Amino acid sequence: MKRVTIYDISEILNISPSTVSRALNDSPSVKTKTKEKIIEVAKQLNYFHNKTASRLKTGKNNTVGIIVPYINHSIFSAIIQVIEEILAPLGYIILICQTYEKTVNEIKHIQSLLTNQVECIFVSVTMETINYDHFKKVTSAGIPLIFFDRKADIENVSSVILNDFKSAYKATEHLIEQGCKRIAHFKGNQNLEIYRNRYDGYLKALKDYKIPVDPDLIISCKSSIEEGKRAFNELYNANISLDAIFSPNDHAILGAYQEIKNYNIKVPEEIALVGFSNEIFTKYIEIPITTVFQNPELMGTKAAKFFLEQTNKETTDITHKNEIIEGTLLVRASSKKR
Amino acid sequence: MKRVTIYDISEILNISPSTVSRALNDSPSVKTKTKEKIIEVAKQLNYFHNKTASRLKTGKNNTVGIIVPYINHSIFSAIIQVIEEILAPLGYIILICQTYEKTVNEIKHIQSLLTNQVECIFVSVTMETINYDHFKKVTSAGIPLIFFDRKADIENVSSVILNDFKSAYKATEHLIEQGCKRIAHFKGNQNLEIYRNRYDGYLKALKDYKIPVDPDLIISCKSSIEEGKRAFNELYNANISLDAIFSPNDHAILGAYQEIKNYNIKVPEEIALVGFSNEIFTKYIEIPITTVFQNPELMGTKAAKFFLEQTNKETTDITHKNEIIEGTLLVRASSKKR
DNA sequence: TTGTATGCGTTATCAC
DNA sequence: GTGATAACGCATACAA
Repeated sequence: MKRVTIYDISEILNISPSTVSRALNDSPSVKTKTKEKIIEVAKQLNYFHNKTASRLKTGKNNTVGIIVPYINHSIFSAIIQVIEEILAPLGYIILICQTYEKTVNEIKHIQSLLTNQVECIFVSVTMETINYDHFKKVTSAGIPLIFFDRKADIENVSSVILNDFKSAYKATEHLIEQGCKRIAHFKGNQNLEIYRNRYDGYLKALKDYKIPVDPDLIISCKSSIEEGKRAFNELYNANISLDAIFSPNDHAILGAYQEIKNYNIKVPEEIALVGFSNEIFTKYIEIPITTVFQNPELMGTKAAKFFLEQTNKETTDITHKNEIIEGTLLVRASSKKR
Repeated sequence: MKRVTIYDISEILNISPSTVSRALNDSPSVKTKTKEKIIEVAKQLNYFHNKTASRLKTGKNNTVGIIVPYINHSIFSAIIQVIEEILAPLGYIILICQTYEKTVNEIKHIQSLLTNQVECIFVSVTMETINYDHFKKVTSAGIPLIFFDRKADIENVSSVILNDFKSAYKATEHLIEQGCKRIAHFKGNQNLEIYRNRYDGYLKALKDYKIPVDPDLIISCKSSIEEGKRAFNELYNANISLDAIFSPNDHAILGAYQEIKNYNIKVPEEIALVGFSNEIFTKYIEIPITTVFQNPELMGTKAAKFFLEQTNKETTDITHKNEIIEGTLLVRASSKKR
């Protein structure tokens, strides 16, 4: 099937292609009468604007990319939604990419977004990523790079992240205030700044409240239900006494909860639980799980604003912004001892 | 910042742009030596391929669009993932669009995908949609339109949907086998074929088992937690006796469950519950909820295959396929009376 | 194996 | 108000 172009319209009406183009772009310098005729014929021919050609000509692409680990994790889908709500009305197309926490996918997506000439790339980096060369390619091409939630430590980028340290501190402090003294931590991948900060927040709270740090209570654990099960079982089988777990993600704490239930251990009386991210299931589980709300709406809004500020600026020297927003501890049954 | 083009490379090396183009496309008709030189310079200049230009020239866009109500609903995120896994390795870019169940968004996205010259559009239609003109635009432009899970009843399209009737029948039958006789139904929006079919499956099972249909037990209810709460409360406040609820979606049954718990009614002893879609929370809730698994992986695979078959075919006359796949009832505690 | 010429569909810059 | 022309960056038919 042959594509309908402005030439087809111009031939039918004996009007030049430029006028057709102007009319379809609703240019004020075209007579209303001719405009109407043109639009009428366009409709009849089932014409639609070829953005590819227009992009090539204008150099304006009106496309941005968003790269996240998983689109169905509550924080990411919420952030995508907000960015969409802000940019779509301005005519932007949003390319959503998933890495599934694999650096190879991240590299591929960056490459693909660059060849697609996007105007901005929003990224929440993979847990795996330690080399940042692919990100540097973006900035050195002069394309704004904006990190959200998880950032890479490189120059010339903007970022919106959570105060993970303080949020983790508050979570741990809360457990301490409930009377917990043997608080285990599911230590996340330390490649990731967020997990380093959450770990540090945990340590600092213990220190401030003069609770000794016991290495036995700190166990490496990835963000998945299975890993949470494994981690808890390791503690359990090693006969390590504990009265609370602070996990830097909700999936692992859910896994732990499943096992705790299997062993008929009481939550929160015997073991109190705190997670991180406010995944939907934390609210609807038998014993709702205390968790940290990361305010994804605010994060997404700020990220989108950063892009708009940069792109609307006439000057070439871009100012990069780094914003840290505060998390909110949602205290639920899993940690309320009193 | 000026864009680097193949002309920049060609000037530096005193080689024609066509050779540069060929080299970058790894054409076998370029000497390895020149190829290496070209790639080297391209890297130095931080050149990246301009897909916009290439698309315009070749007419090959390598882009498909997927339109879903919500990206974070389990069935949709799973389907997106599969389609991605199949098409990305073949070089396709996937434009993911969310309608949030609004027809206006659906229309906008279709329009946008058409102007973006996508090669195929995969759609799961909105609950609201009753007019199909925007879909007809797609087919009349000669672009393959493939429905999954929820389809619109128009010509020249392919589709992969669930056997909703049979799945609902099995769900209801299961409740009957558990001894339930007063089975309520949260009747979904009847615009949508899936909800009509699930309703019909419910009715047919009652009929086959000679259980009278009581209109009092059938209550209209949208797919949300709040709506589920409202629906249950209406039944409860009207003093309508019931021993089971079959909801054609998981969100409403979760809402109902919350209220049931508030009233201290026992699940499944006093009221048995069955939902639909296998949302993640149905598994991890206090009393895991029986639900229908829709096999999204299979759905996505079939949909992607349909597209590939159509697009690889030389002939212009396209054969449209309509496939119905079977659901699986996942029996869990919420309905096991014996 | 490489170079020349042309066009994809649009829009911007002139000119009229 | 409208028309002619060139150009965006690339790929390809054809020539050499």
